Amino acid sequence: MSQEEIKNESKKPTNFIREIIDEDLKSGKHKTVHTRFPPEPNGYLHIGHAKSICLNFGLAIDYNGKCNLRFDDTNPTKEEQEYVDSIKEDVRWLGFNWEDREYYASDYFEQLYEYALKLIKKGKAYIDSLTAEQIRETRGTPTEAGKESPFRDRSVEENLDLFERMKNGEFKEGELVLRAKIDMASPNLNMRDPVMYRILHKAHHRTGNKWCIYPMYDWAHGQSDSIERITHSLCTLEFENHRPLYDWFVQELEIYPPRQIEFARLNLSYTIMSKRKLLSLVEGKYVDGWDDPRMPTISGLRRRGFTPESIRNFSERVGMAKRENTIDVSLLEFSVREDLNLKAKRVMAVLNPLKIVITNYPDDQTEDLEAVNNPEDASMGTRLVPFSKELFIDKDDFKEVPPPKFHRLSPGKEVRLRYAYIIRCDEVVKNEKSGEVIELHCTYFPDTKSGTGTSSKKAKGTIHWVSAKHAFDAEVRLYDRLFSVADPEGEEGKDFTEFLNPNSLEIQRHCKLEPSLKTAKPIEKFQFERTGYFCVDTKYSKESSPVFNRIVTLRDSWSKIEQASK
RNA sequence: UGUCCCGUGGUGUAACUGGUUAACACGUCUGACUCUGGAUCAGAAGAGUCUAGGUUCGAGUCCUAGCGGGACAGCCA
Repeated sequence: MSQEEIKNESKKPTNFIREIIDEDLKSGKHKTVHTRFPPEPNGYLHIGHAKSICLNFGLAIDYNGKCNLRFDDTNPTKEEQEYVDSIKEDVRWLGFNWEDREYYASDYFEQLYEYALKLIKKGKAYIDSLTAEQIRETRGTPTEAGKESPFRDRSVEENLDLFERMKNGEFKEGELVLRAKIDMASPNLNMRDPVMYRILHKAHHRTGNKWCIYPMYDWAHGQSDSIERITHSLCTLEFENHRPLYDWFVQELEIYPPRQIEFARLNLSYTIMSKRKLLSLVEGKYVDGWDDPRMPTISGLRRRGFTPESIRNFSERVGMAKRENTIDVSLLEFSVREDLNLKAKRVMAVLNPLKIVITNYPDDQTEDLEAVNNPEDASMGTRLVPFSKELFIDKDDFKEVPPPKFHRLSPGKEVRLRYAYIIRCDEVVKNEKSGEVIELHCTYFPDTKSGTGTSSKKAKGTIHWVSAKHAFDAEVRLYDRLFSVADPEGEEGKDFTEFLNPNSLEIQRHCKLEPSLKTAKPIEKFQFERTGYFCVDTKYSKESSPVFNRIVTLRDSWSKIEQASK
């Protein structure tokens, strides 16, 4: 999909960020919009990042501006190339194009060093010999001022000398640090002489061993924005208190001033968004890796079967504001259903097979019945589905003792087989010992064949089926919410893993699928009629042996009726 | 108990920048239609905008005070 198509795919509601941009454009402060998506390559991206990606790239597209992809790689102890690669894949998959603007904060290490020299010369930065612990102790608390470091008034010459030797590797980690000289009594903790550089004798994934001093986030981010001439630097709420520092650096350096604007991060019910906790799910083997289909990671959603369009629409729908929020997962689910309803080919698949025999159907006969591929889109055509004497239907579609309003099969009752005939259940065959229903004997009404109009017979319900001898067995994985409570992090004193949903994955190994599915390829998506949307798994599928992931169920008003009657 | 930010139906976001009976989406509930209990269509319920004062002809929007929630004391981002 092109960027132009993304621009037109949905009406974008206004929000406070767009209003700021509109004003800036109107007042002439800016002629174009230039944003950036600045992930740290220390983990996989999740749906919360998708909100930010859609915001930044979406704004650039809508305003005919540009959006850079910038890796905030200032901490070599946590960052790896593997993450850079996965992030690029995810952004690209979401449909966005950064063209040749792939940048790294590490590209600016030299420039940042020059900037630091400038501040030292202005007397606005100094080398501190305090230990990390001493710095913490003298920082004060939110309610009490901090104390100035005894090294705060080193001469410019000494600072310059120390800083150069620091860069040259003459000191051990933690021995020295470069600090901005601002105000140890500031009510904003970020302004109490924040650290700009620390010593880290670590190889960096891009600059190797060239540097052993690395800039802190606050010292790198705004300057990187400025270098790239970012007009609007969008970040989440927790950086609000950093904005004065962001502005201070830009002002002292007398460089191009981008404007930082903060918005509320995305929270989703029934899941967690913290990178650290997501990592612990992976490491604790609670899930099958970062791309487990239950994970809120972009790679997980992709493997589950979500489409980029659905995630973009979702991101648009959650809105943009500054107040904390928790989006209901049902909105995400709605977004995929909406998209897949239009695109997914309909097929028949029986998850819990129950055999039925059509006693009055010829033994060796097979009929190829025409089935519609998508009632929403005639251009998707039709296909032929084989019908024969022995079929499978879903166990849920038969009840020996039907509850009220049950429109499916039960003894003596009639039901339509989708695209085929109306049948009546005559006999229930049970396992003598267990009493379990193992087979149904039915008769069919030959003149009720779909599409012929030769009978006025009506059936209350329509159920799906597959022909026993034509169907093939496949594994289907049914996913449910990862957590059984809406807010797994909300319980004081309890670990979020206590709320993991024990039924978040149900593997059904002997599902019966219609033959056309045999050749389904990874990532292909289908609607199993009356059941839900499914996607061929990329990890467990084999040639001619696809494994399916349930993306989401269909809306199911029967289950509501059923629940209500309990 | 310092600074900053935020309080609008169950959830989320809007409200022409001070102007009618607070809108939209998801969710919920009816009903219609249907060879998917899907989709679609029609409709309903649900907030008087955290509280109390004030300014004003008029306040969700402005002011004051309170209450509630969040962020900040990494040489993480």
